[in-house]
Formats: sequence, C-alpha cells, structure tokens
Amino acid sequence: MAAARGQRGGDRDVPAAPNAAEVTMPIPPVSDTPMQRARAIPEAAVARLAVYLRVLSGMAEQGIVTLSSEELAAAAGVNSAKLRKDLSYIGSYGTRGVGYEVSVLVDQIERILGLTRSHSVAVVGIGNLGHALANYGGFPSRGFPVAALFDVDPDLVGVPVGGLPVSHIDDIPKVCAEREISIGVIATPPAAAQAVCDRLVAGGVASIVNFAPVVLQVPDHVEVRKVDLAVELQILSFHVARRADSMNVNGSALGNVDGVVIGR
Amino acid sequence: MAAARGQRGGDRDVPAAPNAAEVTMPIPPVSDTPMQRARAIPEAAVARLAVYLRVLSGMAEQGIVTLSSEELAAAAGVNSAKLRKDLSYIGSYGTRGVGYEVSVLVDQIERILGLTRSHSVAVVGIGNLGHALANYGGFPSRGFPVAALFDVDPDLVGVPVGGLPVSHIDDIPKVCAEREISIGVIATPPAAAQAVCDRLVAGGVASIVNFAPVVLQVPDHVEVRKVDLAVELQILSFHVARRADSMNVNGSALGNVDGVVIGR
DNA sequence: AGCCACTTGTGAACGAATGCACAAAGTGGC
DNA sequence: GCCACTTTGTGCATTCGTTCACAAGTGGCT
Ligand SMILES: NC(=O)c1ccc[n+]([C@@H]2O[C@H](COP(=O)([O-])OP(=O)(O)OC[C@H]3O[C@@H](n4cnc5c(N)ncnc54)[C@H](O)[C@@H]3O)[C@@H](O)[C@H]2O)c1
Ligand SMILES: NC(=O)c1ccc[n+]([C@@H]2O[C@H](COP(=O)([O-])OP(=O)(O)OC[C@H]3O[C@@H](n4cnc5c(N)ncnc54)[C@H](O)[C@@H]3O)[C@@H](O)[C@H]2O)c1
Repeated sequence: MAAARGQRGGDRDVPAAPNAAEVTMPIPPVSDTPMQRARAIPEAAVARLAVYLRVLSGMAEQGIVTLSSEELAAAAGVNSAKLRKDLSYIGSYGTRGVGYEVSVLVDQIERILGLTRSHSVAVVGIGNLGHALANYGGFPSRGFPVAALFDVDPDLVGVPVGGLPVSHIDDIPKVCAEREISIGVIATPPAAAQAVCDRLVAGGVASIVNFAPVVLQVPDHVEVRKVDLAVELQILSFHVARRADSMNVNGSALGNVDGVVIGR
Repeated sequence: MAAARGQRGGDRDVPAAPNAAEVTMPIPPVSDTPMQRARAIPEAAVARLAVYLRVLSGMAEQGIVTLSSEELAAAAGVNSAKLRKDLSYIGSYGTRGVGYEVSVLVDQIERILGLTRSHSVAVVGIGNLGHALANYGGFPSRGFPVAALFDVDPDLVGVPVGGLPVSHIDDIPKVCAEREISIGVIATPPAAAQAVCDRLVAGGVASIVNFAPVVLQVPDHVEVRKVDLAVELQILSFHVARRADSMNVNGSALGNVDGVVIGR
C-alpha cells in the first residue's frame, strides 16, 4: 500500500541531516533577524503549552489577571523551572518581580500553536467512539469545528449525528477538499484504519489522530498522533507490577513463571 | 510536607527524591542514590513494549513463528536498533542469526507489563464517552475487564450498560474495594473530575486514566495518565502552523534541510 | 534615592533516550 | 571443521529534555 518507505535495509544510513531540529551554532549570528520566530520548540514543550493554555483560560474566566510562574506551574502540575523554560521558547512576556499577565500568555500561546485560525476536523467511523466525538462540544469551542463525518455503513450515511450528516467514505477525498479539512480522526475498527488513512491522505489531510490500535504507515509529510487506550492501561499495569515487585524485596529474581496467560 | 515555602531554589511538589540541600553548596550534592538498584526500564520503552506486544499478537494469529528485529521494527513503526534495545531491557530472548520467536516475546512482554494477571477497571461518568468505553470489547479481551460503572445521574444508576449495571458514585469506595478495582477511568465533565478522582483514591485505586481536560492532584502513590484529545489536536495545529511558516520563508538557509518534522 | 523582597529568563550541569556500528553468537553449506 | 552469512545485543557518541541556580530586572517602601 502506501509508503514503501522503510523496508529497505539501509534507507536510514544516510547520515545526512536527519532531523536537525535546531542547528544552533555555538556562535549565533549576533545580528539576529528581527522576525526570527519559530525557533525549534521541543516537542515535549509543545504538549505542555497546550496544557498551560487551558489552565490559563480557566484562570481568565475566574478573573485572574496576573500570576507567577510558581502559581501557574502548580496549577498545571509541573515544576516552575520547566514552566519558565517552556514559556521562554515562545518569547519573553513576563515581568520580573511580578509575573505574567494571563491574557498576554493566552494570546501568545495561541499564536504559537496556530490557533489563530480554526482547523476543520473530519471524523471517520461513526460507531461508539465516533458518536461521542461527533457530539463532543469541546472541540468546536476550541477552534476545531467538526466539519465532516464518514462511515461505510449505508444505514448511517445521510443520518445526522451531532447535527452533521454522515457521508460515505468513498467521498472522503472530495468532501475533505471541499470543506478544507485539515485534521482527520480515525475511529474505525483496526482492520479498516489503514485504508481510511490512505483516503484521508489522498484527500489532502496531513494531520491525523488515530484511535484504532494499529500502526499506520503514512508518507513523510503526514503527521499521525495515536491515542491508544490499551497502551495506557498496560503502562499502568507495568507500574503496578513494578510497585508490587519492589515490595517483596528478596525473591525478586524474576519470580514465578506461572503461565497464566491472559486471553489470546 | 512540601514545606519549604518559598524562595531558595525551587521547591517542587512533584515526586521527590533528591533532597535539595538547602544550603547553597559550591560542590554538587554528593550523589547518593544507591537505592536505585533495579535496572529500570525507560518509561518510553514501556510504552513501545505495549505496541510490540500488540503487533506480535497479530503476527501470532497469522501463524508467524519467528521474525527478525528488522521485521518487527517495521511493523511497529520504529527503527530496529531501538527495538532491539527495548527488548534487551527485558532480557535476551533472541537467537543471533535467526531472530525472535513470537510466542516467547509475547510471554516475556506480558510478564514484564504485569499482564499475567488481569486488572479490573472501573469507568466513572457514563455519558457519551463512558458508554463507548463500557461497550468496548478491546479491554476485556486484553486482560482489563470492566468490572464497575459509576455515574451521579439517578436515571442512569441501575441501568445496565454493556451488560453491567451502573452504580452510584457514592458507592465508589465500597464497590471498588469489593471488586478489587485496580484502574479507574474518569469520563466525567471536567468540573467533577477531581472529586471523582478523590473518591477513587479513597477506594484504594492507585492507577487512573483521565479523559477530563483538567490536571488532577493526587497523592504520590497514585499514578495518573491523561488522555487529552484537545491537546493532541493542538499539537497537530502547531505542526501545521510551523510547516506553513517554513514555506513562506524566503529561500534562506532553512530550505531543504529543515526536515523539522518532529513527530515523524 | 536607596534598599529589599520578589520573580523572570537562561546558561550550564545533569540525565534520559536515540541511533550507530560492530563484536559475538548462531545457522547452514560443504 | 571451517567458512560465509545473518542477526542479536550493547558500548558509545549524540541528541533531546529537565533541573539547578543565579544575574538581571521590577516594584514597593522608607
Ligand atoms: N469504544 C472505545 O471506547 C474505544 C476505546 C479505545 C479504542 N477504540 C478504537 O476505536 C475504534 C472505534 O471503536 P468503536 O467502539 O467506536 O467501534 P464501533 O464498532 O462501534 O464503530 C466502528 C464504526 O466504524 C465503521 N466502519 C467500519 N469499517 C469502516 C470503514 N472501512 N470506513 C469507515 N467506517 C467504517 C462502522 O460502520 C462503525 O460505525 C476501534 O478501532 C477501537 O479499537 C475504541
Ligand atoms: N465525548 C468525547 O468525545 C470527549 C473527547 C475528549 C474528552 N472528553 C471528555 O470526557 C469527559 C466526558 O465526556 P462526555 O462527552 O462523555 O460527557 P457527557 O456529558 O456525555 O457525560 C458525562 C457523564 O458524567 C456524568 N457525571 C456528571 N457529574 C458526575 C459526577 N460528579 N460523578 C460521576 N458522574 C458524573 C454525567 O451524568 C454524564 O453521564 C469530559 O470531561 C469531556 O471533556 C470527551
């Protein structure tokens, strides 16, 4: 199918500029370009900025005008040094001795995250999860209007869900282009996910959120974020097991091998 | 406890271990952390092991008995060196020149992830999302039986959802103890999440998955994993914006090399 | 003005995760 | 038994991310 990339043994051999996110040279040209925005923000920081934004929105609603990094950090569940460093990636908008103005931070984070314009979302697979997503009010209100729904089931096509009629997946490319969909959300059964993904890509969608528990193969210019609940549960399971292990200290050597294999 | 109100170097409220020596010492605090004996598996590797496990299960169903790190890595969407390193954290179960036996890896990963026993799950907030979760067959089949459902709505209490009757949130502590719930899933509106979380903790639940867009405050021994769709969308938005930016940059240095695509 | 208490922004130390490259260990052919 | 070939497991360099700790600003108070 798509993406023949990656099979070949040495496709990654080329040492040439893999991902030089930030090629900061030891001596940055002192003559800084005025509009030198977007200087590599660490991936992890971007995720946190989104969290700060939400916390700040809540603060704004409560009428809070100014706060310190310490306060915001506590509310966001991170330590204050990290918070300040994160904010420093987007500029210097604080006042020493005082703190930050909520509205300024909100504006700046929105700018950096590209939230000054809205991004239309398409949901594919209107089953249990798809219904929940289509009905969820939290996306439109945050600049992510759900502008298209798709399913393969003829009984669903044409039926309005959350006020929007479901289209057939064969129309994905056409509808996505028409409605300028920029983000596709896949909520189909795993077996259908790759095919759906391919269609979305064919329709010009370059950002995808995938709920189906499969690894999608996509061209390089497409970005996929997976939301995998089973993995989350298993990570928790791991920590539970780890915790239990460290309890019974002595016989820790790979305890039992009781072959109680679950399911499968 | 957190004590240390205040100034001196950041005090953190996060898990803590390294006691920051209060006095500023010219020399770094003597590195004393011998207790960290267990060769810990990197957090990031744990998440990937869960993915490998799923891919391997699929392989097993297809009757594949043996495979190489290269093959598994391709199927899991990672590079093979990383895959081998990840596997090396759990032991040496491969055969040089040959590869890995699928069934062995499945067993070992399940052992490490603590999947040799099942973990009962409780879902709180049986709305759109909660219904989807309660009806989802993917959890029970992977060793995470949904053993309790809770909601505050009197019209819902007693109604079976996915074959299991909904209980009232006031019974969280009691029911969780009775049914030995080990993982709680929060799918309530944001405003109710913290209160629900507190009850789960009171009921002895030490692992929580939170779908509500709020930062939960929990005691140290409780682990929370948040699933935040809005954040995912905003991260995608950020990359879209960034991509657009690098487009309209006049053909300066950035040009080709900047394959800044972080998420791959 | 001068002092002081407070808070930001950031260089630098530290630590975690990734990717490379190759010795070691195995298989199969002869 | 030896050689050619394959693939694992891991030491090492590198890159990415977090935390520390402090100079540099800011505003209030006397
Ligand atoms: N329900 C959950 O709580 C949950 C949790 C985690 C992951 N998931 C994953 O999310 C996905 C959806 O779960 P669900 O519970 O909503 O499943 P579901 O069976 O309720 O819904 C799937 C929907 O996809 C549609 N569909 C099937 N093939 C399709 C195709 N080729 N193109 C478009 N649509 C197609 C079906 O008609 C159906 O409406 C699954 O991959 C599941 O593993 C679900
Ligand atoms: N629906 C989605 O697709 C989606 C996506 C992302 C995040 N979320 C988040 O997930 C959560 C649930 O979303 P939803 O769409 O299912 O909402 P919903 O309104 O459909 O359901 C919420 C349910 O929680 C119950 N509830 C309210 N207060 C409660 C309390 N104190 N204790 C227990 N139950 C209580 C309500 O009775 C209702 O049944 C929300 O926080 C939402 O922001 C939902």
